[in-house]
Amino acid sequence: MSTRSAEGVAVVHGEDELVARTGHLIAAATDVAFAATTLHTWRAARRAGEATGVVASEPPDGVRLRKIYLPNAALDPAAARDLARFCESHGASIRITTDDINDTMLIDRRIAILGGDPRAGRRTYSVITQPDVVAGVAALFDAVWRNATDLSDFDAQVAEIRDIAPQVLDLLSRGVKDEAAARSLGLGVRTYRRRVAELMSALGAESRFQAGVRARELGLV
Amino acid sequence: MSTRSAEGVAVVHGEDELVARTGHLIAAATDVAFAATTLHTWRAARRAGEATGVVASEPPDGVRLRKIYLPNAALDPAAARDLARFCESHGASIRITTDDINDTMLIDRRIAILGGDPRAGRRTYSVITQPDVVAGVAALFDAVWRNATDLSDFDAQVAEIRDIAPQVLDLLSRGVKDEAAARSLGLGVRTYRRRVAELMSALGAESRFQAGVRARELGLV
DNA sequence: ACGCGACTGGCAGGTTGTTGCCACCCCTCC
DNA sequence: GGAGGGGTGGCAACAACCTGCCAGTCGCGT
Repeated sequence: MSTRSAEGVAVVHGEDELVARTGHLIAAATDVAFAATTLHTWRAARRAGEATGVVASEPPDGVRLRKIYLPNAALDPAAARDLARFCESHGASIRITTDDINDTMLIDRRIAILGGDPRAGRRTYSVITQPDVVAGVAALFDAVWRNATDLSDFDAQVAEIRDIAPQVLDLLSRGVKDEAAARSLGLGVRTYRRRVAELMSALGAESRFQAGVRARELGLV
Repeated sequence: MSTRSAEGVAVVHGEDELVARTGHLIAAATDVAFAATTLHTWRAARRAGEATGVVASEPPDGVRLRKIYLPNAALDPAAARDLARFCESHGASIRITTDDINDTMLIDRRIAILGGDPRAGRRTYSVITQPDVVAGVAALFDAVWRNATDLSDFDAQVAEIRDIAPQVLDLLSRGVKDEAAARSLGLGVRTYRRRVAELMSALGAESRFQAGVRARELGLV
């Protein structure tokens, strides 16, 4: 057994151990909140839980479920559709943030689980039960939640951008002039400029500088 | 004792324990590399080491010392000067990256230390000795290192930007037209446009869209 | 066939942005 | 005092961008 509890913080190694320690808590929870840096972040843990039967494959009704993702998690149309479907079928709330977040899970606001570096072999998770620390993590989560964009709003915004050739974004971010950019796409300038105007509108930008900032912020370039 | 070694990964809690476990290794190391998300990241650990006398307050001569920081660590002029001084007095190499990094320390490429979430109370550190994992972390570090900008180059670039009123960046990122922006700064349009042109040059941008991307990338807006 | 809607691309008028020129002002130094 | 350097701001020429207009093309439906 490679976990050790000290001062309200337990560190576990890998998803199996995480489930062994927290699976029953998650299964019985009425309020679960996740912040995930990628779509896959908590997938391994969920699979481990389902395999053992500790965690149901479908969350029970009546559980308040919130998830925060980074923009790049929802930029792919298929992923965005999956997320939207999950919202509908489970009454979950999903928001997208451009703030910096770490992989975090909050269970009933009494237990916080923080994911370690996913690149360092088997992942460590810190399971925090110390009330002050949990409260601090929860407060941070709430702050990010409040500032985040609802998935449907984000998706409406990005759906428009997605339909406009990503090549336009690439050319713009390289500082290519409109005429040269149009030529390189085999378009007329008028059409290229139409695309740029649509993109600006979708980004809610009044100027090209502002559009550049927004595009980078959203992880589009 | 709250550490436990398993499969070449040991997790320690707090800087005192980190020093107890690794201080002597760091003191004897000939090649130390850090990646730090903030200027303070490894400060607590160094202080703990100095307090116990395990780690010298000045790194011994002949140690290869490399540090990678995020742009926001070097945007403050005073901080940048401190970093430059450290380079000179210790023969250290410092680079700035816009890539995503985690707090990482590499000791003689045999031991990797990864910092956990700094917001979760006492910080956990994963001390990795398992060779494959260390090699993986080292490879990631090297990739980021190669792609990073030398501190002096970065500083030269940003020094220029720093001297140009940050208000210009703010106005640009809000999409304000030149004439209105100039008026709001109490400048003539010609002068405002000089500032913008200088900024564009400092950012190495050919267009305003590109400049917006770059500015965001550097954490300037 | 015809009508309609959607889209393209050239053209042109207007706006915004880029930059050189030059008069003017201020400060420092001899 | 004059010379020189640095900076500002108005003006203007030019380039780049924004967008309406309209002719033409294509696809679809009746």
